[in-house]
Amino acid sequence: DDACMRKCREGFLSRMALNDNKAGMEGLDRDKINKIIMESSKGSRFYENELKREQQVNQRIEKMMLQKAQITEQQLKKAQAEVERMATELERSRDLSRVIVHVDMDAFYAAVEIRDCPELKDKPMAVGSMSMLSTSNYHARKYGVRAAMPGFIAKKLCPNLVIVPTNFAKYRAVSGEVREIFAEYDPHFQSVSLDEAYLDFTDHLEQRQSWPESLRTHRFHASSEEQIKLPQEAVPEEKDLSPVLFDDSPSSSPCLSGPEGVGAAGGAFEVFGTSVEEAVREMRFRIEQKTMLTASAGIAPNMMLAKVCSDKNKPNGQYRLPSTREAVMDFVQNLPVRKVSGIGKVSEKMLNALGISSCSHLGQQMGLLSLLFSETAWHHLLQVSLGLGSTFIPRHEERKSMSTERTFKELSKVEEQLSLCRELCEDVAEDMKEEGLKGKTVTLKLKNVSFEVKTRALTLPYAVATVDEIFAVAKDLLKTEIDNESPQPLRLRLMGVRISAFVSSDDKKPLQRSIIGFLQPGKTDSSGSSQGMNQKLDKEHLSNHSFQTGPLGVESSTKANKSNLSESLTCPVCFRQVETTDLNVFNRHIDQCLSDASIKPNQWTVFDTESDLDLENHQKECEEVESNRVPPQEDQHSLENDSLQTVLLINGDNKTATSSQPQSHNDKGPILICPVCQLSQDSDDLTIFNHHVDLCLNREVLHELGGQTLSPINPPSVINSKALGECVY
DNA sequence: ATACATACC
DNA sequence: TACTGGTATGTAT
Repeated sequence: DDACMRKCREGFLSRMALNDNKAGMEGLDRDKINKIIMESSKGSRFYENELKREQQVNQRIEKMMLQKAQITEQQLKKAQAEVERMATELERSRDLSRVIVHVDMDAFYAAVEIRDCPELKDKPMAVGSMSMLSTSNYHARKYGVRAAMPGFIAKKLCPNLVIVPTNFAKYRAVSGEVREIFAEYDPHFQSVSLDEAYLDFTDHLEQRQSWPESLRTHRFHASSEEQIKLPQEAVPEEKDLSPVLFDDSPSSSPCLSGPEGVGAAGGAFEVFGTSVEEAVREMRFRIEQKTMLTASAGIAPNMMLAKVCSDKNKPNGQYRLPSTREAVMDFVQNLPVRKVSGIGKVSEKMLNALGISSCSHLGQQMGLLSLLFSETAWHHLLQVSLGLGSTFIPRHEERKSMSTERTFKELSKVEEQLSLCRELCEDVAEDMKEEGLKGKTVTLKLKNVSFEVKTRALTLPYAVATVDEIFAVAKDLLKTEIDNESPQPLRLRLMGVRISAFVSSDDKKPLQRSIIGFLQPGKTDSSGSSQGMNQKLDKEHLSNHSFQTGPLGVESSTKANKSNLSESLTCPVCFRQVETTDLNVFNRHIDQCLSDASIKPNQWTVFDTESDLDLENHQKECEEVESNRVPPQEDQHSLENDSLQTVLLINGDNKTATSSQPQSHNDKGPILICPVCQLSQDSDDLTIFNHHVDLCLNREVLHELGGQTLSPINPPSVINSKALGECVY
């Protein structure tokens, strides 16, 4: 209610007002800060546009209130009943068995910069530019300086603020180190951004119960192996490794002087317990030892709650929400709706207008909400009100779009606009090439000097990827806009080009045959609808399980880092060197190999196949992807032939059963060969086979960890992270 | 399919 | 002087 009053006072300026929904921003002099923000903004084009958008939101709210006024008791009752039915249903499927952890690095970019420049330690600082800040340290937050605030306003709030330019390459590198640790607790962890991830600790905890202390003991000083390399190579001595980032940070108390706290090697160590909290504390400890940066974590039975929990004891803290219905419901009652991921400024305002500020209100008003909000929206709200969220962490899906945009000083000349447009297209085309993508939809984004944003899109009947193809479309879209406005010029402050509707991922899917499809030639094709149950065994599964973020990621990513000089990775499917350091490129290559292998295992043993388009595509795409890989020493065909054959092979029926032509198969049925250990398996039960493959993969990890190798084939090196390059707010 | 809005970091 | 950039998704037409 306090929040409500405040919001009311700020009235229609809520867009401009300080957003203190962040850790380290409690108990500030909001009025004073807001006054400064307003003074800095008022009258600007930006401000005027924000006012306009504020009005739009207000109108939306008015409309909603009108709708609300027309709702009858009857309708409400009915809606209420409907909601309750659904709630009961959801309640029945509540799953409290998983242990989900959300980890979030504290003031990540800022912390990295402070680490590498200790003079900044006690100063208010932020990372970004005079135009925009990415993040700020906690000193700066006391002044109201926060992410997504322009630097020049931040400077007014805090004249001593030091602004450090962003250095993404560095953050990416640090992020990679942190992710190596994540992978040891959950190889399938999902990164949200460079500084944030969701982990499922359930399996780790089960293992951990039987772990000896030695596996739960961690040294205070990073071993020389893991020693992080500072840019200035200044490796700090003995203690005080971590700079004091936060005056109020509850330090993770070392057992430096404990009886058994000092090992023979001279480094202090700490033994962690087997509980969740100990495991998470251990993970955070290791992150800090390795990177000299602190992280916070939330532990809860689902992703939605874990995310909220990680914020609770930030910085350098953790919070566990017990896995009981009661604890969850209690927790949710007092939770402000704005804390929930997915409920932003606008949704908050609309809910506030209905008298809803906490999740308890949400629960009370669900009947009403179901009548005022879209189905997806109220379903989400209902789940939130019940403290429900995803209990399984989905794999990061393939990208759906790729774009680039740039802000600049007013650009009004048609010539310049066109050449800028071309530049953007060049950038996008380059990125598209790197990932071997082609897309059918090109979108042009324009923002004029009044901050009004326009997007114009065109979908082609075919996919494009080159500069010329993209520019041909973007240019037309731009010209149309120019013509529409003439004789006035377009006065632009931003232009962007996006490409979407990719075919390399979208179009391939329907063509994809599940592994079952070729392991049991005839079956899939003849029945035509054996999909559902088989999905789990297809390429997705294989790549997800073993190569993408699989168990191999732990050690191999370290390896890849160390052998960084060579700048090449080995594809686990075709075993060729992929000359790239871009993990997206590499993953793409693997996906390509996997899908080709699973679609057409036979083609590689049959050279004279007529319409072998997929093989051609495969080679073409591989070449595009590996644009600068080492020249193959062998003939490509035979190389590919051999390697793929060893990975995926059906015994007995090499020529038949292509995807489009179901053919006879052996009476005995196929013999399955494990792609890891290369041994044929007796059982033709795919569940058993799959299990065997999993075991093999795990075995491989263990061997790797022990510095050994098993089969004649060297275990593939795979780095397990995608999606680099986000910002931190 | 297109345009715009919201949300996340 | 100066208010981002990249991606996904929801909503409306």
